[in-house]
Amino acid sequence: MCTGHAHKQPSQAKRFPLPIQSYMQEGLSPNHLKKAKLMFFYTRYPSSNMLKTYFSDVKFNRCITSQLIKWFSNFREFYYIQMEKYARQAINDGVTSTEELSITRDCELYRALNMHYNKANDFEVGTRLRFCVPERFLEVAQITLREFFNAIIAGKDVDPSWKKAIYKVICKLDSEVPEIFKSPNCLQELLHE
DNA sequence: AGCCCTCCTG
DNA sequence: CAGGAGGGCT
Repeated sequence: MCTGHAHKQPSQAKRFPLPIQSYMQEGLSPNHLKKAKLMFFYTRYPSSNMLKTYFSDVKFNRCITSQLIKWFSNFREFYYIQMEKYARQAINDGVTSTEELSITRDCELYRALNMHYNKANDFEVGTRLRFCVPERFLEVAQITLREFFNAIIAGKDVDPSWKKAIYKVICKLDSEVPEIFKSPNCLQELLHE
């Protein structure tokens, strides 16, 4: 029913000279996924409403909407898992203060995250890239990491729902997604020069 | 009821 | 990532 790539063609479309809707995608494409991942650098908890304004070339329905929402849910899962893993690793390595925990563009954690969400850049080797992970993302990531670190240090992870408190903090740290992301061609505009 | 979230699976 | 279960909120 809501399978990922059900791109149905209206079959007898040749009789009509391309209605406006022809420009709309029936489903979500691989490029939409790449775009969504880049958007994650700005927003971890986008509302379905705002997603609709940023994917104007998508014909929304209940399935498409929940699929997009689900993507971000999956993004968050990966994000939080990395954070927890890194926090525990730091503790095992003897780190005792959050002051020692910072996210830089060359640290292991950042590389893992960038590899995951910024995959769109990978095959664009020789070209100049305009997109750069926003500084604010590094700040939010650092806050998240320290949040996990402190919670674990305090032994709060014995509570089955200990992460809820962290999620509550992080969901307030979303920033504005740049206007360019509203363009259906933003991927090309962002990756090339 | 309907939407969204997390958690767990494959 | 997609599916589905279970829970919260409106």
